[in-house]
Amino acid sequence: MPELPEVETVRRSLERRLPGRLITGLRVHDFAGVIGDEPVAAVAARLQDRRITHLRRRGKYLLVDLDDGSSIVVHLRMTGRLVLRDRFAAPERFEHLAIELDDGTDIRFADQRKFGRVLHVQPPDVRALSRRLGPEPLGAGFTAEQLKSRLIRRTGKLKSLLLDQTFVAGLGNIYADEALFRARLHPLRTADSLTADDVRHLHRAIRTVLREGLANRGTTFSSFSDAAGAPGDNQHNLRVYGRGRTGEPCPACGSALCCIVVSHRGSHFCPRCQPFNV
DNA sequence: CATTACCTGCAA
DNA sequence: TTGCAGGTAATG
Repeated sequence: MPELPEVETVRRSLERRLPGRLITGLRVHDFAGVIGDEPVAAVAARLQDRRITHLRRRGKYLLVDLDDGSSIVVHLRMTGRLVLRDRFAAPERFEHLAIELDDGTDIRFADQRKFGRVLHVQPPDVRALSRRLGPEPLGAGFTAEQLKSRLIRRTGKLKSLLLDQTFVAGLGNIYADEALFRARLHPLRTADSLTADDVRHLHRAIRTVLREGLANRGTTFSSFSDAAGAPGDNQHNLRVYGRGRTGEPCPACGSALCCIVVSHRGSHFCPRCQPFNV
């Protein structure tokens, strides 16, 4: 499930090859909805002969900036993949879209579950998207103080808050569980129950799990890969995610890990290291 | 604030 | 054959 470290890993693998390339064509396969509600021809006409200038990321969104100020916004959602392939290479499994470039390569978008989107948008849309999202957790502005001031206005469960992209942008189910474990906080603890130390620990934990995920080039369980098709290694670095259902031992204390449902998401944690009662 | 629809491969 | 996996928008 692509979260911040996975999207950033894709961005970095695209950044070496895409800036300066010219878009020469667009192919949409079985699932036209990948580009939204517009007719394919309209999007293709707008993209024709546009030059790629920059690659950015905001939360879990990947932004491909073009020379007319517009951007291609990509969200991988659950099973989306973005890879660079030779024009004549066979389609990816579940491929829906190919953006053809002037050097003979394609940007291929594939998505088993058709949740992901590749939209061509204008600058006001990008600004609106960015405003809607919470702070970048790896950005310089994301301090323990800022986290504290944002938490103080909330009452919800920590797990739900961490998944809320308007609260902080980029965490998904895997890194949220990992951050709560590192901070030794129970997923059902409420925002207003945290001490100053809890907030500092949570702040540090969020940044640590994201940095480690990035250093390991993302977490691959089934579909995630970078733009070259290479899987990540961070699945070997996870402490609790995916281990609660089978009651595997906590890597810190040896207790059986738990899995409960919070916000319709499986939440894996250690009942001893992350007690509900403080 | 919480819950559901959207999807489909795969494990049970 | 059933139900689970989960990011986001829409709905209550």
